[in-house]
Amino acid sequence: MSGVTSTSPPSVDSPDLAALAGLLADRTRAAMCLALLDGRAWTATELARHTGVAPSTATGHLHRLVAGGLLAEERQGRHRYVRLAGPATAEMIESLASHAPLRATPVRSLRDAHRRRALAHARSCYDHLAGTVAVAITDAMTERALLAWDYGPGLTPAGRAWLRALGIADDHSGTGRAHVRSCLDWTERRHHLAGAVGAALLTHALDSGWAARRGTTRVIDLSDRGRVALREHLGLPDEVLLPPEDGG
Amino acid sequence: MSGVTSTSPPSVDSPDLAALAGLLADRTRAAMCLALLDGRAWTATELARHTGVAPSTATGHLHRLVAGGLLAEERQGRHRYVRLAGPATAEMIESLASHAPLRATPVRSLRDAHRRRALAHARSCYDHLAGTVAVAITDAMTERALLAWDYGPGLTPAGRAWLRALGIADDHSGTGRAHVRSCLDWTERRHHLAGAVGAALLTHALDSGWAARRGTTRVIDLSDRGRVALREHLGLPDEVLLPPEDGG
DNA sequence: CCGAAACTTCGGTGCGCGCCGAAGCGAACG
DNA sequence: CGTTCGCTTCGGCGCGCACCGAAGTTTCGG
Repeated sequence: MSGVTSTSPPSVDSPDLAALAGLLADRTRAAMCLALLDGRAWTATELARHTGVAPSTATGHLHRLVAGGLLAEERQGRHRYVRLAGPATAEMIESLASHAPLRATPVRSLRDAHRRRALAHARSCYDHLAGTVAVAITDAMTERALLAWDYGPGLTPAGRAWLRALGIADDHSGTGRAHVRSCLDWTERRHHLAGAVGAALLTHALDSGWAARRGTTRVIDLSDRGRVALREHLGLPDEVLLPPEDGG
Repeated sequence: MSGVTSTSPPSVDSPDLAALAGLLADRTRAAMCLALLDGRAWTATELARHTGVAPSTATGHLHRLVAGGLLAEERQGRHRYVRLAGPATAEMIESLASHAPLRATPVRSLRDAHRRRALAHARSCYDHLAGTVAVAITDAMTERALLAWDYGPGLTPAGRAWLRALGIADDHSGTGRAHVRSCLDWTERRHHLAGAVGAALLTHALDSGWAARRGTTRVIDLSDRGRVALREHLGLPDEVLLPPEDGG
């Protein structure tokens, strides 16, 4: 008796997989999390409108997601801003989404079509870059032996030097997350660079004026300077670098 | 080549996150998947008994899991064997489980306590080793510079040579999965070696008589030869190598 | 050839929960 | 200082689904 019960309780902690999956098992909550994958903070009303439910319904969902640790909230006046809890959460949702079946969703309007085309070209994927441009960057880095995939994705010594030359410090050892990770692109169905290095690359691109966020969306627009840099550094062709044509 | 075709029908495929999460959002189905993480094939009746539901209920769950692509089934006579669809599925479930909250589950019996202690010591985690021993192996390989974590987990050249010396071929380039992956241990809350290399290591241990499965469970028992090998090759101490004492 | 075992199908029951609208509350704005 | 806006709480409705037991089908064993 006393051998087991006295000091530590005889209960064993096992992962409550169903509880976590249950948070994402609802269409509305899943759409909220996918929207938040852009890495920005949304208000409750924005998410309600985006998912097409009443504000009261959105409130309930957000409460559950915050209580479950998937979302972090920040109150500012009468606004409730909500964002993903952190990179680990984003990577988990990405991983799940990349294994999920595809579902056809109708394009609602011409404006919608434009937005989707811009998103397919270049967008933020939580803290790194995704889309055609991101896949091209990843491919080019692999071709130039900056990235190696022989034993999982990893930077080569040349890759580390390349990043340093760009002014991107490779000191991410304190964050505890994988430095180089691959993220499956929904639009391209190809892998692109993620993890701490992917995040540092996007930060550098935004800071140095290579690219900019389009308003409050997750669309990333390349600047002329960014096109020059990507052409020089990685040899990306113009058909990748130029923005998508409307005429299509 | 031609990038995204712009003349295709105006519907866009987006990942149906909710559908996939819904498969794991039920306690019974989640318990089935966690049980199947041992990498073996279970019969429907075994899973029903393990999860404490009627056989008819288990049938329904297994149908949904197979239809959703998470499980693969194999019919043999009057038995329906079911197993995880593949390493990618196992890794997705592991990833999800490692982010899930912990839930206290009561220890039902003394036999249960023994089983849990053995599981915490060494067990199969789909196709690789988990538990105290697995974490110790991973730590020792890191200390001896066989594994490097500077830019995500990866084998060093010394690590590749070490594996070859053991007779483990490092030619896994055709499988398309990450060779070195880290898997968060539920019992240890520490990372251990997974991926193709982790799988090859467990296979080698079983083939060369270092360890053996205990009956039809996922418990792994080290042999004397295995203890000697791990002590010599990696310097693991006896308190890690020896089986857990009952009188703990 | 008969019984047992593994699995399946089929109704029926009950709980969980996603949804909404109405009403309340605090913050911001004129 | 009153109105508007963003968010919340509450009550109620209805669908979905997890569960079971009973009965049917196939397979294996004696």
